[in-house]
Amino acid sequence: MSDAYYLHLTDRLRELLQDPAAFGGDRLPAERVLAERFRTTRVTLRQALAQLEGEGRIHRSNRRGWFVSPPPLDYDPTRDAGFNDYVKAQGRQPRTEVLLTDTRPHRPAAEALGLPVDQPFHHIRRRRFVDDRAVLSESLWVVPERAPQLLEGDFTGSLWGQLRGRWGLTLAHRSLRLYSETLGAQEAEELGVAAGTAGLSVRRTIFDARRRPVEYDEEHWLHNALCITVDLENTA
Amino acid sequence: MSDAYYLHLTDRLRELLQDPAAFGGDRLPAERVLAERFRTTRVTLRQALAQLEGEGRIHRSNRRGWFVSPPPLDYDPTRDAGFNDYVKAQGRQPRTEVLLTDTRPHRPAAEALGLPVDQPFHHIRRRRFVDDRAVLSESLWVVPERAPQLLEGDFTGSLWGQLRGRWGLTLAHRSLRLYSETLGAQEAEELGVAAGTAGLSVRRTIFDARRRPVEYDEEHWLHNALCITVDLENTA
DNA sequence: ATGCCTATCTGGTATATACCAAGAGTCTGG
DNA sequence: CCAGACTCTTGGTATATACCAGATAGGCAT
Repeated sequence: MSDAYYLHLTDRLRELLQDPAAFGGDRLPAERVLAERFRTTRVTLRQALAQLEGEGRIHRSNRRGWFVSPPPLDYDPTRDAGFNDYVKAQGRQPRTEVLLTDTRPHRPAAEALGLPVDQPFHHIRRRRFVDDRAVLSESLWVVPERAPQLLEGDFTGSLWGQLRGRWGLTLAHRSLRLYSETLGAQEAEELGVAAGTAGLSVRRTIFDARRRPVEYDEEHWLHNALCITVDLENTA
Repeated sequence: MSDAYYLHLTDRLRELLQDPAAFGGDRLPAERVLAERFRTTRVTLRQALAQLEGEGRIHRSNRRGWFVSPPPLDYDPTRDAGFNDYVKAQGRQPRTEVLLTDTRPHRPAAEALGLPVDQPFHHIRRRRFVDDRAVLSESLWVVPERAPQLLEGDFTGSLWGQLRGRWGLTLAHRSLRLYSETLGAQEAEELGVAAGTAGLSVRRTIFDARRRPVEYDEEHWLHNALCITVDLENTA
């Protein structure tokens, strides 16, 4: 079973990764260098790297190289704490880039919220970083009636905070959907990884206290950048 | 970008997979056959297959072959509906195998539940199938004081159902943790896949209404066999 | 200083080939 | 009829090698 050489390789690399100084930084040596050092081919070496990637110990940036991964981010998709807040709370450095805002119909959002397919939405697409690594690409579609001048604001912060603060909305009913996926071309590019990289998709559908549709969003995370945690009281 | 041949291959195979009759069944032709049919090498072909595997369209059974995957199972880890019930509710065929039961201390369970490390637990390990495909390997550790004669029962059904029915427990406080992982040797073998296959780990810690520790469990799913859904009311 | 270009580094994709080990079915001798 | 051995098929692992394309950094020209 574990007599496969690439698994030994995986083990040895895993050990090296324990020691922060082993590679003199966050970056791993080039594949060709590692392959030579371990007296094997790049093909086999890459198998070992892929294994460690699956374990969340290392990650790659498209054609730039391999890097040791920081511990995953704890994330509770049922709470509406802002990204910036919970990233900071874990001693990490958050950053947000707004890629696009517009107002258009969007079929999946309409379907999820039970609205006609030609219903327009305020749409925000953004990319979020932890410690300067892009880990999340997300799109949000907000029902304009709930938040009329939404697009005039600033979106590097918490959208839910604004919905509560500026429009007094309570995000009462939510439905979540988590699914293991492979990143599409666009998300992959935004996150600086190769298309087809493993990701985790989170979709949320939100209604207010009066059961009016408020928002639909899709998040695409690098699959090992986060650990989902949920705390529940008495849902029985 | 998409001028990579293996991506074209992926597309063509994806199309074929739409048509249930394309391969005359749930099983794909052997890699060597497919490679020849598409005039490429097994190496490249396997890249395309791995891609489709990541997308959840096909899966493999260790050294047996590739199979087209059924749609993922919807699963709400916050509800305590039994596995059998919700699998049946989705028109699929559930099955459960009990692999092991014993009573022993278990450090992770003790830590999660806030008990001393030498605290013994009733331990159940089982494997669960959907439509005869093993998709889940799970271990449960129950605090013996909460459910004294637990191990004398039958465990192919819902454990939580028993905890409620036989001991009147309410599972009031739960904490969930979801993490994308690679399956270890034991889980992989139980699920009939190669070690290192992508998986999804679900850990649950449960306390009763009086905040007494009740149970800790670890689930290891084939990563694309399920779609996690959660519905929440008013957690704000 | 600035902007462009180019050489070079990196990972990404691909071919061709070989052998190993577990699964599955078959054949055979009791 | 059945257990056990054998064989064939399948995916799993590995070597060796080549070329492509994006990322990067250094140098040159403006």
